[in-house]
Amino acid sequence: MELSEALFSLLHKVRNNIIQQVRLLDADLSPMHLKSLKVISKITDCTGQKLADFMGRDKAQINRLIKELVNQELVIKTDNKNDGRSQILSLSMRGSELIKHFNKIEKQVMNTMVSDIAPEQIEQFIQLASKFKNNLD
Amino acid sequence: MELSEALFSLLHKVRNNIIQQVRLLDADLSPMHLKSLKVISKITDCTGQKLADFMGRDKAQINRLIKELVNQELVIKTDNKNDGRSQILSLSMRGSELIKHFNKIEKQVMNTMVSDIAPEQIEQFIQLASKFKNNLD
DNA sequence: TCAATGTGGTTGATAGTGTCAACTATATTA
DNA sequence: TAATATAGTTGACACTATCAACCACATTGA
Repeated sequence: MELSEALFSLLHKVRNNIIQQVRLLDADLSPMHLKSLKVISKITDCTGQKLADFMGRDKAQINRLIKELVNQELVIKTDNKNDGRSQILSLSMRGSELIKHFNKIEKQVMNTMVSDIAPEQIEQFIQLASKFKNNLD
Repeated sequence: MELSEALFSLLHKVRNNIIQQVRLLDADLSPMHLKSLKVISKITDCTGQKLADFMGRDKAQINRLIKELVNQELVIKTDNKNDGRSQILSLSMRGSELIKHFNKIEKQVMNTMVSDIAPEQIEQFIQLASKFKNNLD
């Protein structure tokens, strides 16, 4: 099998698995919304721009995701006292709960995926993926 | 780094790299169009349904891709003498030329990605990815 | 200090991707 | 031959992604 095919087909399957599982959450949120929540929960003093940079995506797209999340009261915006142009994003209680569920789901899918693989091999896989990525900068 | 993150971020980068390179072809075709062409070129007696199955995607979506490709005279439909419901898809001369270019581009990006990695490691990566995928069935 | 330039965020427009449901026509099989 | 299954087509819709224009505030340097 070719490398590109191995990568693309794996990702397609991982994505679909996670989407299936997430659907059971019944949270009316797209994968990107959940990804955003996750990143917001990880980055300290997260702003829209930081989020867009971190996810490597357009700020317009990110901005709309954020708006939705704020609408659904999963994310709270507070004024950034260091920069009048931006606001700090943080998770509401509900957002926190939700992302905990999502993390669990993601972890489960990953665990299923690697269920019979030795930890050293997994680690090696991650290292390689990381090298691959760096080579494409 | 987490496995899921390693995977997602790598794919995102690979995708963008290929898209960038493809843009230079100036072929007014999306990544999915090119993927379809590629698969059509590989499957013998390819039909719409086969294509949809192989790509793991909805037949409605595939159908529209095919229509576009036929419009652009990259793909030719011929009646399937074994089944009056379906048509056989094949590449036109132009389609063949185009997919050659695309394959070259994809290979180049992959080569850049693995430029300093030992072949055995690459092979191992492919094997692992394949195992991962099977675990998710 | 203030003019030029840069950055964060917002919005509109548009293209590409993915899914569901309904429908037609042909095949299969009970 | 009637019931059922499959290939393809179409409409509708939601999600993902990008570009360009724009406003407000920040930063910089003359």
